[in-house]
Amino acid sequence: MEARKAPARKDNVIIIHFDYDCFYASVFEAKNPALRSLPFAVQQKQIIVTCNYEARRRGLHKLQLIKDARRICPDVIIELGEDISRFRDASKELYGFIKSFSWNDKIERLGFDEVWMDVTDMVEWNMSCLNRNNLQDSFFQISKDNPTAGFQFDATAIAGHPYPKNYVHESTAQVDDLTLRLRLGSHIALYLRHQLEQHKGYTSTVGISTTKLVSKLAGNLNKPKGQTTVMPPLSDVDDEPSNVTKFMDDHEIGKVPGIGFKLAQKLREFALQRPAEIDPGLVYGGTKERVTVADLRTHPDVNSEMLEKLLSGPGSPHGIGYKIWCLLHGVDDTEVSSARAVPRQISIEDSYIRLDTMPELIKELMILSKSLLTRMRIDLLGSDDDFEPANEEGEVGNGTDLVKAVSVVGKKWLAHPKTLRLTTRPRQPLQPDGTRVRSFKRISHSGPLPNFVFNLNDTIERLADKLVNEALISMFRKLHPEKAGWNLSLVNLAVTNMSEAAGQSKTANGRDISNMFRKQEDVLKDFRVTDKSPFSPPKAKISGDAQDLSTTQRNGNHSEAREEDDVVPAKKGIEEAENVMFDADEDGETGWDDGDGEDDMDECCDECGLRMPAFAMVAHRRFHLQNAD
DNA sequence: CGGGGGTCGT
DNA sequence: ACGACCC
Repeated sequence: MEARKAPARKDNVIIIHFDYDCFYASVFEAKNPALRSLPFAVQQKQIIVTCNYEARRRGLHKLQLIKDARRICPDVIIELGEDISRFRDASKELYGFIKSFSWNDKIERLGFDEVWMDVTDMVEWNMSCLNRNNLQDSFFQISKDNPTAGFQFDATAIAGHPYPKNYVHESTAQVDDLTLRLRLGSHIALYLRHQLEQHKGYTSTVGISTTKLVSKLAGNLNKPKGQTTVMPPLSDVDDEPSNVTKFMDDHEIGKVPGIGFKLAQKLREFALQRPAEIDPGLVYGGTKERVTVADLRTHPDVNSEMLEKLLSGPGSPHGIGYKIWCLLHGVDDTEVSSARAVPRQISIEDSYIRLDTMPELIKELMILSKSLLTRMRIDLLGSDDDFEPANEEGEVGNGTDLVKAVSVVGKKWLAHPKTLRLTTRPRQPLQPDGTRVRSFKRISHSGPLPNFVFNLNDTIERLADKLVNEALISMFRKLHPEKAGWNLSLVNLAVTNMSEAAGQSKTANGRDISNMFRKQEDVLKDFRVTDKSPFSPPKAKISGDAQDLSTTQRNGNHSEAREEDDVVPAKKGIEEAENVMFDADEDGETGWDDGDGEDDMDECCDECGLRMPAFAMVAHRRFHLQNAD
């Protein structure tokens, strides 16, 4: 009985999860906005890896075969996306942009298109500045030391969508702090989404919650260009399931982050009392059996210890049962990790239809080596006095031998990888009956990374040649001792085991404080509030629908987003969702202004002498009062 | 043959 | 070195 109790929640942090909408397609669209209104898809090998929402409206979807896509939508415009350097660059740029708003540098990337940001400190600061008697006329400070930077918002309401959909916000008077902190989280999320779209041209879908787990899943409720906040109660009370429990309950077990294919199959098998049907990998939305979180969470035999027995085996982590039990309840204590200055690993790979001779292999190893060495110079080289990695262009077309130069002057290595790894995926030999067993197993061999790769005076071409001949060929022979008979479907080259350069900490945190401030100032100076008009409270759109109450930030003109926002979802099963973001006020007033005008500093603080607009002074005075001791 | 990446744990 | 997980 004890073991069946829901694990305790902490809920003391506020986390925003960003997911850029159809990211690869958006990277092309950012460069060429005309694509936005056309059906557009990105191709890798024989499949569409992602497509924009116009293409989806016409029946296309991710991971679709090119020939199917062309049959369904002959008009579709397709670009090749096998060279992922542009996506990597865009991902880093957006990550850096979001990071420039963070106070604590707790900001973590997952893949290229997802980012978690822990905004606990910004939210706490602004909580202390609220006037509880007039929550509607609130001001959110986005900079600790500049009280004028920020935006006005209505702290009696949520920005975007709440979960549950029918959530009704509490009366102004006795709202609890957790609810208030989540509201503030929703408003800073909306603001950051707006900045991303205005300044970088990317729309995003966002979830706001107290854990990485729930914030990530919450975003899925309002896609694309939407945001969802999971509202209290977050903890179960007696037998009354919390909103988090209800939210998690609806998920298919394999959709829970942390429960992958293997664990999901084991859990399904237990719930169904028979082996779970095998998923025919390529079929989209296949007939996979639906076992939900609720099925397991409410199952009388399921508890932490039982899950440990069910799921543990050779190679499984300790405490897997407890961890899964927590996930079923939406409990996840993992922190948003601090920004790292350098990655833990850099790898480059390509796949092949056929690669079975030494000359061909050497040619491919040369191409991969040049790519890898170029990536090392891009990602691991920093200016002597600079905070960020150099990050200059330096492209290696995977299929060509062209290598543009990475500027190397005045740069030094931020980290020295110590290990070189060569991975291959052997293709299974033909069976007697002429068929082939598909295998995705990889084998790898590691060795010390020769020091000459750090020599900046040598060309990439020459270093790659030395790397292939002095290290990789002998490593390959250890992987494949046979003279012939091998055939590779994939080759991957990696450097790992980064050891920090002297005097550098591994995280960006605190590496160069003065530089950090400079960076934040650079970003903020573009966004200062310059609204000269006396503050007037924003008006929520009038409607019987509770969701409409959520649009409570006053936004500037935003014609592009507006056009798209006005599109009401088609009845078909397209994933377009209603979007409540960025409704312009009917009177056209702007809540913030990204313009270049001088700030209108019409008041001066008696305490500290800072000048700022009158509306910001209200919160600022309260700040001094709070910190009076 | 479903791309080209990443992280962590044993 | 490899397998699990994530996109």
